[in-house]
Amino acid sequence: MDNSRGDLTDIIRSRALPSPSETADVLPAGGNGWQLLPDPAPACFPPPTDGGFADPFVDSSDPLFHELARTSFFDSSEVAAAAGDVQKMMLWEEARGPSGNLFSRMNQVSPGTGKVSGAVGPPPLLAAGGGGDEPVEISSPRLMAGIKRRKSQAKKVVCIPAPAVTSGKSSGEVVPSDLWAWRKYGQKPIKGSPYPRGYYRCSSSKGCSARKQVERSRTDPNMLVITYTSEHNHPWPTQRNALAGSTRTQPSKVNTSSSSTSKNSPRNRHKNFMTNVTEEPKECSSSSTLFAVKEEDAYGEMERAWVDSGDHVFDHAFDESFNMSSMMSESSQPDDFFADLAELDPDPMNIVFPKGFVGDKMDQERKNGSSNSSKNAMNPFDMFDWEERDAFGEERRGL
DNA sequence: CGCGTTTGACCAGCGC
DNA sequence: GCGCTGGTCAAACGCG
Repeated sequence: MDNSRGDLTDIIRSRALPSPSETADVLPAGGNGWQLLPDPAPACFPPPTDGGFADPFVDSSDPLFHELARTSFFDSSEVAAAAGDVQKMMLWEEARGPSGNLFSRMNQVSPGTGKVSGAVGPPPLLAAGGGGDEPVEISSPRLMAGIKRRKSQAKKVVCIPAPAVTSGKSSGEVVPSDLWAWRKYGQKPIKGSPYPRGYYRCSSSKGCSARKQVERSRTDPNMLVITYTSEHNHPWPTQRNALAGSTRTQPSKVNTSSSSTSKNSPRNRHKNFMTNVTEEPKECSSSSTLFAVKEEDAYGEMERAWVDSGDHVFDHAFDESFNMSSMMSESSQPDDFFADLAELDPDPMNIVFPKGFVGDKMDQERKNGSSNSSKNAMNPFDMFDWEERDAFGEERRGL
């Protein structure tokens, strides 16, 4: 990570590129809220070599972004509107500072020393992913409270087709599972939205500050708006550790869940996760299969990508902090890992990871050889892993 | 027993 | 300063 440390600061900085064509619809003129890179610029993301986690919120090398950028057709306000954040988007944009960086503010960096002076440390991920800095974890609830507020939170908003809502469900939320174990810690009705917002935090690792909010889009009930906040400070759950606390898929909530709960063990959730990528397709509840990713920090450094991939949808954020090299260095053997993929379990994830979810458009482009990005985009894992697609892309393509 | 969700209370950000 | 709102806490409870 050397100089850049691979932290969010550097990443965001590196991605602070204007995107004229993508910002005019919602953001003020000249705003850079949505960052669509003209080039993959892989140099921005050397894979972490120290077990750290590069920032998942931004990945300039992600081919998906470029593919999505090219295929972008949706007004970015849709994302915000779906999340009820239009105003917030504006605020973010306005709040962007020259050194705009969420965590620089969060960390209360002393102007003189550059050291973290406040009790609130940097997101563990950032610290852990840095080169040599002592990881600073947020452990105190009070400290957490200090950063929990609306402002100054990096977010990544993802719109995915919502799994079909079973009738009679009060919450109306079917939260797709992902690699991480999420524990719901709250639910709030959101003003202006008929749908409540669920609050989840990562339970894969104690002290992990990763959070996500899940709510149904008020503008399109078929869409789920998932807002990822903060980042994981640990490898994605493996069978060897932090396996407790996988988010249970409640039978009452997910009609697709079987009577078996073992499939929701973290290990099996991995299976589900991967299986959804590579195996049997499931119908998507949203005919439009609109996919959106928005990334942003507190200063409005936002990035987004939309894609109408025809029949296929992918949620880029399911692995928002997944670091493959970390995973591998930690324990998991890729062979074992992928061997697990052979198993197939019914899971709501299938809804958002249907077989061949990569868009027809991408597929066509790949056939035409017209896009390097689409080449990579064809690899579902590339989109899962913003950091390590290079390391695993080829292997996964072989699946 | 250890994990999960549910849910009301609490608290802080924000707009007025 | 006040009220609204959103985000989190934590007790209670369910589940395997």
